[in-house]
Amino acid sequence: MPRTSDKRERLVDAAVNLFHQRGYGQTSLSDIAEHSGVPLGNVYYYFKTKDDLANAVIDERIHHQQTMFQHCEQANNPQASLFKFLDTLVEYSGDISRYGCPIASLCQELNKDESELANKADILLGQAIKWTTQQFKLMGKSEPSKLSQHLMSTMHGASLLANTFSKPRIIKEEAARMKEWINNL
Amino acid sequence: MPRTSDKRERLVDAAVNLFHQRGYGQTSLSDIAEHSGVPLGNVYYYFKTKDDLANAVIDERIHHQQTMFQHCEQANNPQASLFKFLDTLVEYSGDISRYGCPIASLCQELNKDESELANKADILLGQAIKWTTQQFKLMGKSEPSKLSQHLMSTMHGASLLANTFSKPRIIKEEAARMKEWINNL
DNA sequence: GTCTATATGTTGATAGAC
DNA sequence: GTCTATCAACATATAGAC
Repeated sequence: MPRTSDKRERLVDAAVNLFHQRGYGQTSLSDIAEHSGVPLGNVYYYFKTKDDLANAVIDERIHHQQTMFQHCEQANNPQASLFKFLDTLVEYSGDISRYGCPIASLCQELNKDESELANKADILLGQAIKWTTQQFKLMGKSEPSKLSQHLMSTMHGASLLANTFSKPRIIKEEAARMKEWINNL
Repeated sequence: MPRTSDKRERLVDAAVNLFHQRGYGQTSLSDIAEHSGVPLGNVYYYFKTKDDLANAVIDERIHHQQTMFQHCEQANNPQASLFKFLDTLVEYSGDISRYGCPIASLCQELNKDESELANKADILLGQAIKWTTQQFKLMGKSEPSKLSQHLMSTMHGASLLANTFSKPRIIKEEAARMKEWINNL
């Protein structure tokens, strides 16, 4: 009996991907069990409910996003950090146009329920708003939260359009537009 | 036996609302039957499958949106028409912040399936892109489709943020920003 | 800790009386 | 055209042997 098993990790990994590709409601626990190579009955040893697993999925996304922002902060200045963030979105534009933005998917779907899971998903988007606000603030701009709101609105809408029409190009173009907008602030 | 029954209409009405509030996947046919006062077994006389009903729902949304755009066109000029469109979004900002944009909800959720229903939902968003593009074109702007893309991106992203944080204000603010952007084109 | 078998409920969809 | 009764499949979740 191994003291540590990688089953929990494999379950979360599979759930992260399947929730993104099919949505939370349309992904069954047997789907997740199958994709992670864990028998269905054993899932409940690691997660008492499906919501519990979703919670772990969101935690993983929060951690992943935090790492991404830390990577962006390696740039020379806050404006370059914002540009690096936009470059990252463009980098993922293929996945986003195929399956939609994983964060938006969770926020949109879970906010239809009245579950506590919705609030948890909202933290994800809140984290991104907070980070971009901070970059505008460091740039010395006034009303940084309004600027962040506009940036995130535009890029999230671009993700929706890119997904709907299967055109990653839309994310590229709107990211370029946002860079120019930031330059002219 | 009435030659015409309003049951079909009541079913579509209930489905339009429930799909918006709970999503397509999380709305059961018995929910719809209950809310429209039609026995479950009778639903299948009007719609052979759930997808059939969804098709009728999207048709209804297409028609509703077309009427809305025709209303916007009563303005004096294409720029005023665009402003009227933005005013309409602000008017619905309460509903949108509660349940999300009904069009985005459908596009996002149905594009997770590989169903033909996804293409049908995409027509909805395409209709809006097409109309706004036409307004920019009538204004004599170059690259009108790019302008439409940016306008729709921003407002759809604003809807997501407004829904996530339950802040209709976000739709108001981004609509105002877009008006100013259009003024300075 | 792991897995098989199964309980329990809900879904989309059908059969058939009226 | 309308409605009751019900099926078959699938969902989440549990029991209990190993």
